[in-house]
Amino acid sequence: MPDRFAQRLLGWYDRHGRKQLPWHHNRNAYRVWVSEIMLQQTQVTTVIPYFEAFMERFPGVHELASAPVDDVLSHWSGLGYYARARNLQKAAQQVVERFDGEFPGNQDELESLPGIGRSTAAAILAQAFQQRATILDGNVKRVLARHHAVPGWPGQTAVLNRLWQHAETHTPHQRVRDYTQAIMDLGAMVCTRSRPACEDCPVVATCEAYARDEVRLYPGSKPKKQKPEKTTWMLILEDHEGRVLLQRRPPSGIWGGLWSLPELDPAYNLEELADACADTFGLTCSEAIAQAGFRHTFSHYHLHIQPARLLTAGHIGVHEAPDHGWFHRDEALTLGLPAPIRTLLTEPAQAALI
DNA sequence: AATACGTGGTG
DNA sequence: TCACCAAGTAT
Repeated sequence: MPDRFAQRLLGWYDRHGRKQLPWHHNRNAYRVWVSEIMLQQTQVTTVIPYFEAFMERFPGVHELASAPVDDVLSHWSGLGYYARARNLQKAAQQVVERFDGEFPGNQDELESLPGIGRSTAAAILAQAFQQRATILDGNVKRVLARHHAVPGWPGQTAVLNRLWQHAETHTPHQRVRDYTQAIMDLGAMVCTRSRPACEDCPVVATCEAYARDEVRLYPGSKPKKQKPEKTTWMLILEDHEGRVLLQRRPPSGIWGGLWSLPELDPAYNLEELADACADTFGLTCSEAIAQAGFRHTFSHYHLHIQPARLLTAGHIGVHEAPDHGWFHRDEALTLGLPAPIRTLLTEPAQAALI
């Protein structure tokens, strides 16, 4: 018995599917790959302007492989999950070195590239190579968890495995590229997280959750945990020319590889900051002035960012360290900066009482 | 297996 | 205001 699921879905896709997204034009493995990486945990409307600018600057894998890493990160600035950008360039370099500049057309070799996992490799195979391959992204997880009434949170391995099983069963041998786009579109446009439009669904007739009137129960929700609260001083160190000291962050961890304002331990009080700067950076600083702080929420914790402004002579330590630099504001904004730091450098300073 | 990794939209 | 979550991967 043939799987009608795919056929019904394809019929719906022909009428209602999205076919005009930027990465649908001039489709090749490179453009598909970049779009898939950008779209990881990131919404389509957010990605579109980034994708356009990225393609303008890095039209092909060779341009990306040979670019300065700062250039790549600056084009990622504001997108988040910056390991994606670092891995993107590493993968580009590997494609040039290991595969002579051509993306491999098989699952294992694609997955051997940094940043490409099971689902992304399958998406590239289906979209760029028109090979039968099975994806499982957030949209597909939601559609299948409902369609087969799979209980539990998809973050659990057992639940994930069941969803992969269903996904592979439905994947057709014909029109895989369209099918892959179709099931994502269904999740994005019809089988949405809240208020799904079941009356418009092409596969509602076989939807187990709908039959039980339990669509809202799927997929199971993530167990909620308390997010820890952290605090940090963010230093706005400015020399007499109005240049600001920035520091490159370590390659791993939060905002890895990006430029940021220097941080200091929150245990220092405001009066101690100038001396602490002298000890830490070898800078002579005048009195620290606190600016209005704010709370930034990450996936796993809240960070109270407390900015302080200090005037300095503009030297640092015995010599210029490679991971430090003085930048004019305009210059700084062309670097790869985390979104909250960009805000701090852009918005007019506000004094604050501590 | 569970957690870290960003940001902006949504209710 | 705030938890939840979106075209997941790496460790």
